[in-house]
Amino acid sequence: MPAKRQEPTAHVHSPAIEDYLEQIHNLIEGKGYARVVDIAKNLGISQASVTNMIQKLDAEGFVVYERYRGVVLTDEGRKVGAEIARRHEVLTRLLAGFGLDPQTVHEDVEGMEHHISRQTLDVLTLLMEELEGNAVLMRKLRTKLAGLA
Amino acid sequence: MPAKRQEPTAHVHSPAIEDYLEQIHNLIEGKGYARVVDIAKNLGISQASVTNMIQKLDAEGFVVYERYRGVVLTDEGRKVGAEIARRHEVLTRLLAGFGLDPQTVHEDVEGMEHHISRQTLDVLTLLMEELEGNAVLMRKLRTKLAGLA
DNA sequence: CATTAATTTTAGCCTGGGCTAACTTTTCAG
DNA sequence: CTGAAAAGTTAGCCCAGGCTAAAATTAATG
Repeated sequence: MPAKRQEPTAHVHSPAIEDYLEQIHNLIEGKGYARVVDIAKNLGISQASVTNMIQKLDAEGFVVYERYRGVVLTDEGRKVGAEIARRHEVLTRLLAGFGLDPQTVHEDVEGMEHHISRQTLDVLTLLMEELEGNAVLMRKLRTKLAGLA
Repeated sequence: MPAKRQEPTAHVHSPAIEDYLEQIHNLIEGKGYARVVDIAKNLGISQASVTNMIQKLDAEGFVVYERYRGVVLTDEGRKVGAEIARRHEVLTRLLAGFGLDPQTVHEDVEGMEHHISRQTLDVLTLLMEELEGNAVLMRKLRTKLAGLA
């Protein structure tokens, strides 16, 4: 076995699962509970689809589900949801710092946040922090960016 | 109609389609032609799946396909393929510059390359160029990165 | 508290994009 | 030029994750 390149818990989830957990996490964070309606609204899909997925999330131990009652995150589910939310925030701050159109930032972040390893997240966090604390560099880059009209 | 936020040709394709076109593009670039076997090998999927998708790509005008003969890119197909290859290169150079494990870089890039708008690509290109030309900054960041062990 | 509205769930369906097995066509070595 | 190997194709299947319509449950209002 010549080196398997795999961390202890490499846990990779489908983008869909991550989207649900992120959203549930955000809802609970924000209003204390997560209803099917709201999850559906935020993800832009039907309520029926949400119910389906929630049942799968329960079966896979990310969530505790009880018919007609709300949904609660398990420790594992909370971990994943928070993780994605974190990636979301880093990406958003990094891109928004350049003054990109918010809609575009949002779309790109939505797409990219599912594909970022710990290592890459560290790099992007570093870049974000550097830029947020280095106005000179930021100005220089934004000027160049404006030149690419 | 209060502003639809949409470029003339916003053309968004499925990740699968983009993967195929990128791969076909690379193969043609590299060896002058793209065979089903090679596409399958590079994407890590079966030849049958490739044949299927190639027929769809033909139907959608990305490729010209003739049974048992190879496959050729249309102008549109070439445009998309080259575009993805470009995003691939920028992301790879940006991340590799930080000395990340090549396998990780590859995986992250594979995932992210389908979700990057023109604007975001410009930003990342800018960052890549800045870092490649600013050894002092690069060293500083890599040092910090190493500190996150 | 009864009825209407809102929410949730179930049932059944559909599409994208994989797969294997079996068959056909092309290529190539002898 | 022939027959085996390689490449390509077809047929039929599967699964994730959407959807709608209709049924069930819970909430809210007159």
